[in-house]
Amino acid sequence: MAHGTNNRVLCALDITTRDEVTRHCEDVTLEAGAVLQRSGEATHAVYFPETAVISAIATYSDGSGIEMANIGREASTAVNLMLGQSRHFHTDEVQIAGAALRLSAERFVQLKSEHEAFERVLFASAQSVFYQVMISGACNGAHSARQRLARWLLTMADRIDGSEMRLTHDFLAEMLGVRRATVTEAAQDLQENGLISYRRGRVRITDRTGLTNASCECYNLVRAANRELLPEIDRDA
Amino acid sequence: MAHGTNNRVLCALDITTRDEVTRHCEDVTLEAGAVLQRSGEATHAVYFPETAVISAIATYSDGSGIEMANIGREASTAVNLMLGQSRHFHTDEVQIAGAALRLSAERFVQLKSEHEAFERVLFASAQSVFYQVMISGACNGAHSARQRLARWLLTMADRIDGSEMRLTHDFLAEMLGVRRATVTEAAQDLQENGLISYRRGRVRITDRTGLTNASCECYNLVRAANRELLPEIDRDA
DNA sequence: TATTCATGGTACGTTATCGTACAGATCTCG
DNA sequence: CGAGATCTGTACGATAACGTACCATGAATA
Repeated sequence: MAHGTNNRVLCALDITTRDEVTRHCEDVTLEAGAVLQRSGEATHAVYFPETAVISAIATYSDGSGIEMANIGREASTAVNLMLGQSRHFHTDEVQIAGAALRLSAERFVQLKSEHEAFERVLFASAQSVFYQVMISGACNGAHSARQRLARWLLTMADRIDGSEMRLTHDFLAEMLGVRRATVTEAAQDLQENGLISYRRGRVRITDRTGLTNASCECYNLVRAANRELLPEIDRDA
Repeated sequence: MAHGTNNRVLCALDITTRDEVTRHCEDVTLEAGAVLQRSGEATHAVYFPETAVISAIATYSDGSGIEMANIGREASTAVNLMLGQSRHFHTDEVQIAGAALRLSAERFVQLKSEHEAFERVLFASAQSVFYQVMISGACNGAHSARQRLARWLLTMADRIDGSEMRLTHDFLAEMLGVRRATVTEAAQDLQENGLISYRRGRVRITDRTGLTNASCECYNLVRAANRELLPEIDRDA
């Protein structure tokens, strides 16, 4: 939360650069479900989520899509721009409403070329997202709905201050790409084992260690890579 | 094949830059199964496959892994280096033996900073691989073994000159992350419909259009993105 | 030519997840 | 407080893929 932002990418910057960058950012509130960037469109802006969460979605031509990365305060949406591409190849959609900082693509490119420290941190953030996409893809094919649910809840909890999350089974089913009933069954199982507790639209993690064991390794791998790539002085835990 | 290389990334360069780059490359023959880069290791070199095919593998801590990208003559292994990371976060393993050009990481970074055209093309190649990883991950979760087999065969055929590929069901099962028997069943189905024909270790595509219809959209999406990102003058088809 | 082994065909029961549907529970808002 | 909407629990059969195992066959080689 230091120096006006909660975004971990910006927090990884020295104070001078951070101030210079945030000076050009706009505070925005993102509504759940809003599409920030459509696949194929020119990239308008880069988002640094603070409390919002954005999905990077692989999009098919019939408009359907599958979430491949989940971008919260530990990352940013700048992947294609960091690869020198001015167009999006995927869709960015707001998954959890909340605050974010927005930087126009133009300004972004300019700041990146002016501040080597900014560029370095952005590359690290992009690598972190790349790794997440890679692991999530493998996870999709290899792990059970139960494991993936556990993983998803842990990841999300890292971005929330309280321990309770407002999530319906329906929403989780959408995120995991499974049936709603499958989520209900997996969630029941986790609850019976005392790892989570939930009621109508709210989920609380009651045994973090147990839930980590119930999840696949993917949670820890992605988290560890992110922390290594974007170290921070004042990071909790 | 122009100017001494068959690699599409290098072919996308103007002749002057291409000559300058290939001058520093070493011709190597890659053996099937060889591990070029292990996850966590410093990146030693970048490979530009000519006839070889390299898998980018998401690696778990028990040593197991899942193929997430498939790098042939249309791409290169430089993703992490393009993101400013000197360490690999995944494993690169030779999937199909063959020729490739190798450039040491050191030399690579140097050439990249000296030749803006080289850098631009490498970014495009990295974006192409990123997109492939993203789509493959979605594909993993969403599409049937039959569709994914069709996709895999089409992708591979694009890198081969003849129409016959030397592949066993066992190998394909490994690539797709399914049972060998599942491949046999899917392959039989494709053969019965006249889309492929195979015998003991050899597969031939007999109806490319039909096979494309039997595959998921992922094949075309990845191919189209690659072609857009790395346009070429003397590209066939 | 005879032998060996890699490869592919097939079969069995098992499992996870699917699609769909409906009823009961709980929240919200008028 | 009551009505309506939104969630969750549960059920059914269907399906795709699983693990495993065994046999047949084609190809290489001794």
